[in-house]
Amino acid sequence: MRIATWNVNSVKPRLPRLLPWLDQRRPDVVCLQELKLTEFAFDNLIGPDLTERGYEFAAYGQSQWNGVAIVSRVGLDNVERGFSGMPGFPEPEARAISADCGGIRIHSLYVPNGREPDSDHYRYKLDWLAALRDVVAAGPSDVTLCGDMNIAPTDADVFDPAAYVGHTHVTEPERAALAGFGQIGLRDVVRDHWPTARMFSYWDYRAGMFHQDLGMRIDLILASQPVEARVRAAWIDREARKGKAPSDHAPVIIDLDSAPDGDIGPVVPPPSAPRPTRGRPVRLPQAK
DNA sequence: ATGACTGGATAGTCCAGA
Repeated sequence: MRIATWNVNSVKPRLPRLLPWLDQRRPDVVCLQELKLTEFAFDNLIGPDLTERGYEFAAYGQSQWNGVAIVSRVGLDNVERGFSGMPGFPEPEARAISADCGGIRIHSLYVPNGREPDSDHYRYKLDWLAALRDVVAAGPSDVTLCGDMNIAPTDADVFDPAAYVGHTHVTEPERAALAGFGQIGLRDVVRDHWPTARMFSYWDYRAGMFHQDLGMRIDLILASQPVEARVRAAWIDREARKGKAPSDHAPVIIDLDSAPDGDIGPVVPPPSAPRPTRGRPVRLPQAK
């Protein structure tokens, strides 16, 4: 069984990338984030294309922002939009959906960004993660959290830790919130399989960041031990970030138990330590 | 070339993204 997660940065302009990618990689379960569509619009836009490919799907959407979905051809049961005790900002946002797919409780997650450390939105992010942890701890033993966690687990998951000082995604409280899932038995599957590789899943659209491979690994698949034990491959599909009109995030893919029937792609990332930045330190692109 | 922001809502720019 192949499970994938992809922050598509809006479904509508991404259709010319998403549908060919489904046909190429042939995932059994796909978790999508940043739909930027209502459920109704999602169903109308892409429903027939998914049905034609043998997928069931469930979305939790809203107009303009957020939105998550699960697409599955190995069953889609007990769908839950949001989760028990999920905080809002202040109203609930469409950032979490879960379902039973192929015997695993699968969560598609779009964790709040946090915006600025110590802001209201940052506290919302931490509260949201703490509430999610409680739900997962009380839930089924075969569970997988897939999505845009908006946290780089360690300094090895950003191109240059110095560039992120004072920013969200790398602060100790955020990393502690993420480590909370480790404390209830979940593992970072891709990092476990590539302990020293330079791997990113997000690159800013601006300033040629992708072309210089200056990114962050913030899209994660966290799996409980029974699921982790089944993993045969785990990788970031960097090819999907290339070319015309890409998302700014790449998909993350894991294979359980057996070889997939889809194109496996360039699974092996370069087994290198983080590259030293040549010349002047690279600054993050700044908003105007 | 992997190639130098994008998307949504809106009606001129502004917010959000990370």
